[in-house]
Order: sequence, then structure tokens, then C-alpha cells
Amino acid sequence: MSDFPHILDRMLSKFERRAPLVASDREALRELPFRLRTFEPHQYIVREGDRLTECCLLVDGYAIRQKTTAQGARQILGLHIPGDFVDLGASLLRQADHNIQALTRCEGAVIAADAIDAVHQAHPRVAKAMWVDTLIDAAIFREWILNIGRRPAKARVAHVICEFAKRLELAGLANENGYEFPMTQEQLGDATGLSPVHVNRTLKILSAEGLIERNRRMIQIPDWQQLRKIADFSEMYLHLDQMAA
Amino acid sequence: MSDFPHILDRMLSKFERRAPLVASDREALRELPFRLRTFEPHQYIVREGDRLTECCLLVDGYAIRQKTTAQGARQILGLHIPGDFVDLGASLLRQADHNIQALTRCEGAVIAADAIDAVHQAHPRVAKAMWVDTLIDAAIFREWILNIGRRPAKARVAHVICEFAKRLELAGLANENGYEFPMTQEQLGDATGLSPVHVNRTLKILSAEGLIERNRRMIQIPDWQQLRKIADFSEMYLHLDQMAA
DNA sequence: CGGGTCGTTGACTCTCATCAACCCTCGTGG
DNA sequence: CCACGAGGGTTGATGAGAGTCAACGACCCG
Repeated sequence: MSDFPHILDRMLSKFERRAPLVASDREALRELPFRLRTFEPHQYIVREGDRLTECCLLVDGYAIRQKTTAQGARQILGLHIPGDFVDLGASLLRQADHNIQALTRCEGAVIAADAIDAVHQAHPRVAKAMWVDTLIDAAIFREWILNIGRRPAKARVAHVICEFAKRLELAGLANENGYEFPMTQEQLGDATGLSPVHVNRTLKILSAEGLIERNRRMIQIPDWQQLRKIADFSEMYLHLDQMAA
Repeated sequence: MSDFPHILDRMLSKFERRAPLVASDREALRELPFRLRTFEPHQYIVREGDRLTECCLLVDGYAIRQKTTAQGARQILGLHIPGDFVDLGASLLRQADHNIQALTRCEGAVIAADAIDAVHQAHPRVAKAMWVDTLIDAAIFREWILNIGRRPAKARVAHVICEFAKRLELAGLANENGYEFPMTQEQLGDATGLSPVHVNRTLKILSAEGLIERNRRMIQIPDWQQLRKIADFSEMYLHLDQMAA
């Protein structure tokens, strides 16, 4: 029943957008036992092959999912922002099939998988909201496959900028001056399947065409409609208005 | 309690591999009301933007998930074989964010989303098995991102051949003479992010090196270990031994 | 002041796309 | 029984987009 802002509130408000919850659901989520843990940039939150018994909820900072080929080429599979559960399915899969890594210094609330399981049992609406959450994650993966497989470099880069902007905005983390884009060009390359130098050239083109404005790690989007068009970005895959029937 | 082979049995045996079920769970799944529907090659099973009220379980034949850019380039996002639920999350997402299309002529059992929802309520173990199923789907999407983003053409093509072989074998659909590979070279290109002619040349190389043997739409793998190595294929992401705790 | 990380730029290379032609196979219909 | 057309596979020639290599510059932090 506590009214003061709670460290898990961002997660709560995200789930509220996924499925209708009632007071007792909210309460159960707020009462989940957790311990806070800080991760330094590049630190692994989960490593491929790990046995998973805990989930990590990103409270602050940014993280990526990542996987490498035997030859050592790295591919970033997705981005996570505060409020995201970074391995919700953890409890159900025997071992992690990819790495999760801190992008910036970040703060995570570590929750025992069993505790989450218990909430599932007692609160079917919460289970549904989490289920929807992972369905949306999967939809994002699909869009990334399309992005990397079939779009030219300019659109690819623009697309991840658009997605990131939209998700931040939705989470209330973007301001009108643009937003912090925490990736290096090398990482952006790993996210788009491009080389770092080609990312550099592509960003320059986007800047030159007035589609983005860069200033260190800040990024601004002067003309959203235009960028969106170049990126072939349609937010439908984010299922923003999602609310289970 | 029926003992005769049931049309939904393939799905059942797949779920058994996902989470432990008890007799009443199995019964509930077998008693799901469905109607059979035949889809011709290229026919859409689900179209991007569709409102979803039913799920389709593939009983026979092959299907793909697919999405296109505004410029019309197509990307195949995943393959489905008999026993796969093709849109299990349907009931929970407002609208489809991609297309599902019959690859060969195929037979689907169409089940009302509400009926599945009801089974969820009454059979938490089934809900868990389905949840695991979609988590594994997501793991496959992630591997595809890596495949398309970071592997050279030869490995890319080899990788989808490996995945397909492994999944067919697991479902008991491959025989020692190899298996039916139902995609045209153009479709294989759409699955790997390559052009059809480059797929053709790549397949020729794989053949020349003795890694695969082709004969019309049949394919054989004389040396699995070797192909697996070229493909950088590690079946971990398929979570074959998966069995929820 | 020095070292490290990241960004920038140019020169060169290579993988893969594109375009175009031709082939084969199979099903259809006259 | 043959003509035809369509879909798919094969091949060569050419070119574009992106990768690689290498050097240098900018900035941050200790």
C-alpha cells in the first residue's frame, strides 16, 4: 500500500501497459524480494552457458544482449533500458544461450526466479503481463532480423536510433533536447551487422542530411518523420498500445 | 483417455519435452476443439496487421514467418515444421506484426485463442510448457540475428540447413536418406539475407566440398560434424534437453 | 603530460548484388 | 504427342556497398 516512489515502479508501469492489473497484483510485484547490484560497463550480467536461477531487472543504466561466432565476431541482439527485465524467462530455460552485458554502468534489482514463479502462481494477471512482455521482446528480435538482413546501412543505423528513441520516450527517459545514446560506433556496428568504420561514415551522412544531430553521446532528431521514413521504421512491432483482452 | 493416435499428438509430444505434464494436462490438450484447414503453397496463414483470435497448429507441411521492408525486400524470420504452434501468442497481442505463410501445401488445426486461454487457467503446467515454447522461439530468433549479421554466406546457408535438419530429426521427420528441404533457392536467400544467385553459388560450393548432397528438393548430409563446423552450429540455442524445473 | 579509448579519414580490396541470358523440368492444353 | 509457358536453377560479366588496414586526431582521466 506504500505510496512513496518505489525502485521497482518503472517495471510496474511497464507491466501496466501490458495487461490490466489489480491492486493486489501491484502489491505482489512491489513486494518481490530483491537485492541491488551495480554492474560496471562491459561487465557480464549473464554469460552464455550460465545456469539461471535469478532474474535481473534493470533499474538504471543500459544493457545489451550479445552473442559471438566461433570466429569471434560479435553481434548485439537487443538493447535494454531501465524498467526492462533482462532475463525473465530465466527460470524456465536450463541455461543462457547468449550473454547479457552492461553497456553503461548500471544498477540491477536481482530477484530469485522462484519468487517470480510464486507470483505467477498466485497472480495470473501478472503472469499474463510477463508473457506479453516476452512476446514483445520476440517481436523486436524479428524486426532486427529484417533490419540486418534486408536494409541498407543507412536505414539500418537509422532504425536502431528510431527504436531506441521510441522506447526511451515511452519509458519517460527522453527529453526534448534529444537523448543519451550510450553506444560507441563499434557497438552500433555490432548491433547492425556493420563494421565500425562504415557506421562512422553512415552517421556522417545522416548528420549531413540533417536527419540527426550528434554531440558526443547525445543525439537529437530534428525531423522525426523524415528519419522514420529513411529508417523504414514502423512502431507497430513494439506493440505500444498492447493491452491483453 | 483415448489411445488411438491423435492429430494433435505431435504437438503434445513437443510440449512434453518442454515441461512435465500430468494425465489431465494431456487430456485437456487433446480435447482442445479445433477445425482442420488446408493452406496452399504461398497462401497466407496470418497477415501482418491481422487481428488475432485463433492459433494455428501445423499438423502437416511447412510454413515460414516473413516480413518485408517498405522497398519490398523480403526477409524470412523463421521456419515451422509439423507440431509447431505458429502463433501461440496470438491471443495476447492485439495484431500480428509479420506474416505467416505456407511454404508447402499444409494442414493446420485452427484453435480459438479463448480455448487456449482456458487451458492456461486450468492447467498451469501447460501454461508453463507454452511459455517455454515461446522462449525457445525467441532463442531461435536471436541465433538468426547472429547468423545473418555476422556469418559469411557459406556459414549462413549451412546454418539454416543444420537447424532445419536438427529440428526435423527431433520431431522424427528426417530419415537416414536425408530430408526434404522445401525451400527454393530464392527463399533460402530470403532466409539468409542473400541474393538467390549467391545462394546458388554457395550451395554449389557446399556440394563440391562434399558437405551436402542435393537431389531436387531432397538434401543429405554426408558428414554432419564437418557441416556443423562450417556452419558454426551449436544446438544449445534450441534447448533440446529443456525441461522446466 | 602521457596513455587509452573512441572517432575520423583515405586507399584499397573483396564479398555479394545485379543484370541478363539460357537451361531444365514439369504440367497443360491443343 | 508435341508446343508452350512458368517456375526454378545455373552461369557469366560487371559493379556497388561494405570490409579491412592503417594512420591520425580528439578527448578524457589519472
